[in-house]
Amino acid sequence: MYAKVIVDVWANQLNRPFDYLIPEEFEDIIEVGMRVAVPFGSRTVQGFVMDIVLETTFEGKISPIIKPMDLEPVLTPEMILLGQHMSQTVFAFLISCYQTMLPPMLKSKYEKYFHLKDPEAYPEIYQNYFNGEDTVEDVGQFTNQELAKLLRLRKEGVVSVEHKVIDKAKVKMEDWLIRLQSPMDYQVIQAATPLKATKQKLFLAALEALPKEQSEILKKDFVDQNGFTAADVKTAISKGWVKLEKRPVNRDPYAGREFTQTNALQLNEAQQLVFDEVLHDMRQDIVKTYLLEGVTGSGKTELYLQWIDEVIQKGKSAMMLVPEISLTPQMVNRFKSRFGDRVAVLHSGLSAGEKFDEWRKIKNKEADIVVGARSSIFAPIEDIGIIILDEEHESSYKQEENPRYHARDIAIWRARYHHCPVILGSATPSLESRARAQKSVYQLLELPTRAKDQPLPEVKIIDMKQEYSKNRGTFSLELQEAIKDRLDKKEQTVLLLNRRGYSSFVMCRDCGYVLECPNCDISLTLHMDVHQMKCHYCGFETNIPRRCPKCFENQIRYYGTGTQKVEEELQELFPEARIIRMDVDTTRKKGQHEALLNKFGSNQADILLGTQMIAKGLDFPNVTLVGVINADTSLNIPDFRSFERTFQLLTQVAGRAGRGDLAGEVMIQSFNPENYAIQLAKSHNYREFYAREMQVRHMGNYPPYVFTTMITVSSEEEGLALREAVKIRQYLEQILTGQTILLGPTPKSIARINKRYYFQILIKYKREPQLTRALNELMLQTQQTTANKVTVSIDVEPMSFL
DNA sequence: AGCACGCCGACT
DNA sequence: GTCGGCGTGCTC
Repeated sequence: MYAKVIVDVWANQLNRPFDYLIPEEFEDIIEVGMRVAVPFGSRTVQGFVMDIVLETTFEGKISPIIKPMDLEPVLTPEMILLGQHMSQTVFAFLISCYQTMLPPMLKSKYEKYFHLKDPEAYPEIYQNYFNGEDTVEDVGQFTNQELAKLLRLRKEGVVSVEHKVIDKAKVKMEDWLIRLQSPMDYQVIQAATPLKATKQKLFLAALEALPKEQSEILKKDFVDQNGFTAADVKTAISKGWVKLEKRPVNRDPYAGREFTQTNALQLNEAQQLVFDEVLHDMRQDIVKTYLLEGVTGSGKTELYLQWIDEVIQKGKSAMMLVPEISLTPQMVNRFKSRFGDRVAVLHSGLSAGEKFDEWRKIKNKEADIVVGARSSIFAPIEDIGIIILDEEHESSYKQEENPRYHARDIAIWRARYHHCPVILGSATPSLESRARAQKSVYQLLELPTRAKDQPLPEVKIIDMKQEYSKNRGTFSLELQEAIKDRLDKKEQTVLLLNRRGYSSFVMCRDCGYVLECPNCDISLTLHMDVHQMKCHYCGFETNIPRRCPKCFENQIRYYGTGTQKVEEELQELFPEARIIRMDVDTTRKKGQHEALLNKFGSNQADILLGTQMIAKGLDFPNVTLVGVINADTSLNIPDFRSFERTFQLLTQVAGRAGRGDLAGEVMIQSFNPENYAIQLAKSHNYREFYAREMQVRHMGNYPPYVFTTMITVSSEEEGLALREAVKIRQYLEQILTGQTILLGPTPKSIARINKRYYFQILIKYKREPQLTRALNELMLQTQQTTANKVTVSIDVEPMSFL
């Protein structure tokens, strides 16, 4: 028998199965979907079994599989199919698709080691280099000289270099103490133990004191509670009082947390209508993709919960995706308190071990509800009854690196496989999805009012052009007054500023010199807290210059505003205010995000100042004022989606106000107060925004009126990248139809990042049946001709043209 | 001669 | 992607 194996090597020529012999002893063990260790060239690598066949057409030498790496398949037949589909649609290697579907712990590490073939013939080398062993694993311990000697010996065939696959997947084990005697016995033994053996007597007493029905206890707990040491336990084991047992345990990120059971809330009329519509379809076995358009606070989450409940009642499983930044403890709480332990939560904040265990929990059917960010769309649940994407418009559903998949597409594929509905929910749907609903590709569901009939918050736009004549600070007088008012009333304020750091750039007022990153074509951002200039693209850091590096004058000034600077200004204006700043810099460490939100939620702070990570999902009833410090930052990004993003961001952040019994107020500061994205966010008018923006898209030939694909060519050599890009354009011109628009190659808006030059070609098309084939061909060719100097990457439906 | 370096093809 | 083989050219 032979196995068709996809090997763990990222190269175009290897993007197909290789045949391996299944050794007889593994014939009834190795299954489709398992990981195996296989020889590949002179190395050993991990691979995935795609198929098992009786015959092979390969005429060369067939190597046997070294060993299986799993006891059960890690990929289901569904996943194997999905990987093939994904690979073809997003132009990514099969291996990268499969690896993306699995927790990172299942990706093996590789190690090299030296092996001495005949130690007896070379006693001196055996002793000096191999420390009396057949192999040495830590190659790093040798000096260059020693290494050279070993490599010479390899040429002579005395020493060989071997490769090893190391499986990182480790099931965590816990030590349990098993009681071997009865309490009465322990009493007897204790009496017979010499007086001076105090620790032993205490140990026996503790054993005796265990409740009668408890025959085992976690070693850690027993030791902690009684103040024993590892030596005490050892003695007890050697005396035969207890025995030690290792047991597998799930690393539970939410261990020890109490979730009070909650029940379904009463739905209002609009919710009920929407709820019933989907339910009705489910009962009729009609499967659709729904677009749930519901204003902020309209109770979408409650609907999700009730649909999920409906589905699991029928013995099926459910999946709900949320954007990474809105996977707040609040959201987790709602799910865990409604459904308890059957919920598995997956997000980037988990450790590798926790991710692996949540994944296993799903695989072992201990959990049948999955809540998670983008990649949890690949969770190994079977018999899915519903898939929900909350905040459907969020760009974080698209992976920005290979494989560049969109979770929405994967959701729809999986839903078709499982014959179940998909719910796309948002207060501000993406134009793509909304247009599809218009064309009845998706079924539109609407929730036009807030759940408890609270009014949507009053939104005021503050014209910063007018403000500038009386006040040049970051905060308009009106916003200052409003903040003051909330501080007096002990109500809370949320402030949004879409730029982290202190200042956006540093310039010499004398000669105009702007401090830029040496690796990228972008100015450095000042970070006052660490007193460094940082590049937000490659991570470069340098000291803050005192004098201009060019003209040496003492005229260095800071321009633009980031969250750090605003925090300082705010504190100056309101010395008594307790401020929390939330951006990537303050939430980088594990748990910080949650800690800050908890602090704000429990009223230990008056003002929450942050970047767009605070715009979503937060539900704090005491927040009555939301301020947007500068609505123009996202508006002025030269991308066709900048108005859409601005409208979404403003609507989302406005939705944070007035969620409790108190009315909310929103203030948007802008230098473009008449802009329709801002005006329509003010009036909460998604419908009108959709109509206006669609016109603009139509005029400019932008999505959703056209499909787009972006090709990016990069190299350390600028000329090489450009030449290759031009060749690609010429190639595409020959193949694609006349209606298709080809733009570029043009340098990317940040032409150089991390010492590499980037050029892009944009393809806009309505119908282009040859495109997939042409792009697959392109990937093959570019890889062969230019080896590794030029990188070509294809992004289907990019989130931005920048 | 000895080896560092770059290029190329193969990998079941 | 990574390794080994091979050719070129440089150094001790």
